[in-house]
Amino acid sequence: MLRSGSPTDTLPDVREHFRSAGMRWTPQRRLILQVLDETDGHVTGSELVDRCRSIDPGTTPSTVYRTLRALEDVGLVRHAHGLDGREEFHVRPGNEHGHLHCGDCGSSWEIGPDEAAATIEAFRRARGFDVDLSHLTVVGRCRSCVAGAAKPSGARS
Amino acid sequence: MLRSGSPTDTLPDVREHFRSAGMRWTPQRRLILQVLDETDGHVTGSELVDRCRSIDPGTTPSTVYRTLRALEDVGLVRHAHGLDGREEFHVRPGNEHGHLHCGDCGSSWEIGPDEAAATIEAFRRARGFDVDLSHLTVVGRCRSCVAGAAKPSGARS
DNA sequence: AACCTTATCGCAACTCGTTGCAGTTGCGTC
DNA sequence: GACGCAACTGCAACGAGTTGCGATAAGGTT
Repeated sequence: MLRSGSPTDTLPDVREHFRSAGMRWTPQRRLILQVLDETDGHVTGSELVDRCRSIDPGTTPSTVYRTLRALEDVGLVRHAHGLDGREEFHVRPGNEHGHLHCGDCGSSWEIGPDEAAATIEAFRRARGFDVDLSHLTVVGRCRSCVAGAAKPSGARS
Repeated sequence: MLRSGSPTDTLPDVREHFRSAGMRWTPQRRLILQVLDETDGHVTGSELVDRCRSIDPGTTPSTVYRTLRALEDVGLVRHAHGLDGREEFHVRPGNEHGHLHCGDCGSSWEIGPDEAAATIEAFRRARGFDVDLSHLTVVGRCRSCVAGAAKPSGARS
């Protein structure tokens, strides 16, 4: 979600955001922004391409991917990596969080700032390293899979 | 490195390992194992394909990737994800470690068990979640990039 | 040594993304 | 309102990785 109000409220703002960054406001970008705005949670590049195509069949993958890059540079979008390492995009003004994936059952959870505190702090102290929480993906086995000993089923990490 | 002694020492062991898992010992796998054995650190799938091809030009990508899967199932190989999310394979009996990547300058470091302790412990306690250290990739900004304020150059995360 | 089961191989086709390049067009300026 | 620069688009070709399928060949049996 880009909005804090309604799409028609915020889009002009975004446009300004773009212009002041020396970027241009094009129909294609407008469409992509609109689709992102209607999206909850995360989207993969290809999902975004599909959704855009369902509105404008002329949508090109290269344009979508390049736009995502641009949006990320401007700070309107961020990406993390799913279980398979594929990029998953989410729109900024959502609360910053990381992801916890169970490599066995495939479930996933959000990691809030609170929960990540220990991790962030550890790296900051030891190395002066500033961990990017929204980019953090932790993989392992969840409680129930650990309990269930054998691997329940075939989710790939 | 698969070896603890020389390749010719350990390969027969691996073969047994395979057979007892109902897997077959083929020339292609033998080649892949050999190349892995001669490799230090990490390899990407495509790098492995290239190296195998330089020995046997007939090497097929699908075979290599499928073999990597098989090796991972058996536990002889593990993978983590690089800055771009691409899989990077490393051979097991190396010390288990995660990876720390600076999204700005692109440098990366290993995260030892000691350094990861706080993180692992936090998730274990809070969720009974068993973090897979060798699969852990932490991204952010390193000390010098944080100090240097502006983004030095264009490494992509 | 011939035989049989089935794991593995190689191919071809496909998905997800990226990139170089030439043509287009947003948009600030005159 | 026309002009011009450079950002952006779309195409086409490519790189990485996956998958379905028929053909091949390990390796245990007889």
